[in-house]
Amino acid sequence: MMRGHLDGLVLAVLATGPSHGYGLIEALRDRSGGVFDLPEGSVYPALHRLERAGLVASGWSEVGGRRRRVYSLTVSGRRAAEERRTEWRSFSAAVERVFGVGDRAEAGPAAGFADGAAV
Amino acid sequence: MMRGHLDGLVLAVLATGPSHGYGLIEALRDRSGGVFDLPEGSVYPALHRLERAGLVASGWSEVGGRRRRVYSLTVSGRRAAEERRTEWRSFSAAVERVFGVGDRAEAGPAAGFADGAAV
DNA sequence: CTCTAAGCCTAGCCTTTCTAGGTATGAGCC
DNA sequence: GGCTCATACCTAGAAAGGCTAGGCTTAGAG
Repeated sequence: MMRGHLDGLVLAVLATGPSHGYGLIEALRDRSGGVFDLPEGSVYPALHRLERAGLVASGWSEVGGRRRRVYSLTVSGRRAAEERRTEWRSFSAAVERVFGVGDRAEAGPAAGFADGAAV
Repeated sequence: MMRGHLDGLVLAVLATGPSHGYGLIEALRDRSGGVFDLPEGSVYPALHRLERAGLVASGWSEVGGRRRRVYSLTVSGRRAAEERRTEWRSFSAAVERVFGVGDRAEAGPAAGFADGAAV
């Protein structure tokens, strides 16, 4: 599950240049080192959502007899891409802090109820 | 929105010791530096979900005339906490790579259609 | 002719999260 | 006594996002 980060990632890819849906899937797979291998059923609706929100604009093109719908960031889309990246850094740092506390707790009390808890 | 990372974060907190729901909310707020301020309606269902899944176990305790439901990791919960952390690192690194590409693209082609795209 | 890759699409399901309500106790204040 | 606040639990239902699973077309290879 991409868990709500899909939009930000799509915007990030489009911030490096226009792309079509199928190419976007490949770009995400490549840039993520193979971690993100998204089904079309995730990406296409996301693009439509972003277009409805005015963050991307699309146009048709034809390459090698095949039609493509090419997406590009709008001005607010470019701004949104920046925002999403900032939000990600903040979110990521926060998660890291929470996980980080556990790094030192490996030698803590073993699983089970301490305290006044009774099972 | 916590976007699917809630379970991992809850498990991470419980990996440092047993806690009750209300205390968990405070722990997440504190450890995240105030970034995570979760409503009870998110945390309580999450705990119940984790208990149904066998990752945490609960017991009642009474402190200062108030009853508390104290949650603690089970053995598989402890394993799951580790897994979630590993998954997070991988996910986080992948997102970072995708966002990272854009770092250098700020001077790229301005927003708009390059290529053969027509609006 | 068949199969694969490139390309697009959507309906409906499932899961997670949040909103918005409810209940109860203890403590401090007037 | 009555008020409010912090502590502490709970759930129903809405909203949103992503995925499954289908469907469509053209080009090219075998």
